[in-house]
Amino acid sequence: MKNIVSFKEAKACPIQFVLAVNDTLNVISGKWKLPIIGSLLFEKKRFSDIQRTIGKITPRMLSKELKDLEMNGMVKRTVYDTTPITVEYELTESGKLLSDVLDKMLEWGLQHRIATLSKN
Amino acid sequence: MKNIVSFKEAKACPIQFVLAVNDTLNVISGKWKLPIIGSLLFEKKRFSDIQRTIGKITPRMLSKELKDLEMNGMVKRTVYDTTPITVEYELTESGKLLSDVLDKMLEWGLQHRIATLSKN
DNA sequence: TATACTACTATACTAAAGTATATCAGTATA
DNA sequence: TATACTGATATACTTTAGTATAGTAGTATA
Repeated sequence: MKNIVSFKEAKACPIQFVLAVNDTLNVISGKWKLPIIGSLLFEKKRFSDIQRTIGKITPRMLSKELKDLEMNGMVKRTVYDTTPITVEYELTESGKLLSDVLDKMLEWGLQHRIATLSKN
Repeated sequence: MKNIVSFKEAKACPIQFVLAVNDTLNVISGKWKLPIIGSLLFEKKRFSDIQRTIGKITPRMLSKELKDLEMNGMVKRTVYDTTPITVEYELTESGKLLSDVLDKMLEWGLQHRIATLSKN
């Protein structure tokens, strides 16, 4: 069982800090998590919609990654009793909040590219 | 060659957004990158110091990951002509700025844990 | 009757990531 | 002469991640 740590505590202890940041990293790591989250950021989608927007992902991986994301509280899965059956995937509130993190990552990534380019 | 994209452009196009965020993610992904960066956040260290503070990392992995981080402009490597030779590793300016991203990840991770715990 | 749609699952494989263990060169100390 | 220190590298292995390809159930349409 994980113990709950405050921001202050995590910042003060390098080991706690790395562990806590790693929890977030694990939610978005792997080849397909980010494309899936990205495709759900602006609208909920069905299985085949996500597959179409991402393109080269296999149904096996999409299914597996969606399960992971659901288990981690990032994605909500809703089954509709239509014929044929339809299933909708959407980001949870917490999942939507991840965009703040992604924006920061984007911002840093862009400045980092400029910083490293100027060194060559 | 990667094309340079502004924050606005990346935010406007989901594909560019995912690609740019992924650049950042690649810099910190893998089992050991975060522990290494964490151990260098507050002070420069030598190879064996990093190995000691992380504990169970093998020299093969530490060597490989430090090379990756150096290539990505995250870490600066300085060799001192002592006997025996000493080598110091420190974060670059850009590497230090990553702590802003890590703080955001920490913040989100903590709120996410609370959000998902309350759902059970 | 054959085909297509939905959202997947099964099996077998390849590729990437990480581990374990031993070893290197050069110098200094016991 | 043997041992230890520095910062690694070499080889072989296991484990995890991802791919390829085919197939499932239930219903609807041509």
